[in-house]
Amino acid sequence: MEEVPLRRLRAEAEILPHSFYRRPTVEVARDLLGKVLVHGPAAAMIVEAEAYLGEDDLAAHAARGITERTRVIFGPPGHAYVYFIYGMYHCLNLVAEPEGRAGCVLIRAAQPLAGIPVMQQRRPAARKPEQLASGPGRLTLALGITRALNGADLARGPLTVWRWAREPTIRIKTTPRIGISKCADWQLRFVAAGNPFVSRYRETARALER
DNA sequence: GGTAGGATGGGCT
DNA sequence: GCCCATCCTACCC
Repeated sequence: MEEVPLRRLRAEAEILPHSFYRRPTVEVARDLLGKVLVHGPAAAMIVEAEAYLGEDDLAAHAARGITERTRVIFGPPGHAYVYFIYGMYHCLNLVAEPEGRAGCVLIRAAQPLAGIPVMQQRRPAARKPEQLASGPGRLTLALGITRALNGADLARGPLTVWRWAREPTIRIKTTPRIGISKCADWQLRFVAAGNPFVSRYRETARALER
């Protein structure tokens, strides 16, 4: 896989402003495909994301209202919501919607662009580059994202999201969200069609054939 | 190619 | 005490 030097990436990109996120969650989720997550030496292009809505979306943490954990989701857009799950992993969400309204986007998979050797060190179980960040837990491991970043401003860093001038054209496929039981038929998962860096690649490809 | 089971701890009732 | 927006290994075709 070809590594894109971070220096070149920076010269050809700009950080997404808060206004990008201050929109309906589904719009933000779809538009995040192709954007680049950058944390330290590691950069990866988002290829899979899921929308989690407000009180009607029983699969969303925000459905229970404002608690110590969920308060970030109700806060200003363009911030990170990171939570700890299954006693072992972290999941990264980007907060959308105007302040006071719940909505966030779970980043489920990304295609590594820079800092690939670092990601390989952090993800020894990955057999192929395609598996380095092909799942929400894998992605946070590869990028070194933990709860320390919960509430962080995505326009200030250290975790930022970039619009790359060389962003490829992406055909978006829509499917149900993964790993939930409530609202299981809601079509809120968005994937870059045919991209091998998505989670459950074969399963996704099969499901989309029909 | 496929899947069953276990690891592990925080949030919430 | 139960659930959970997961992942990996072992094991079986």
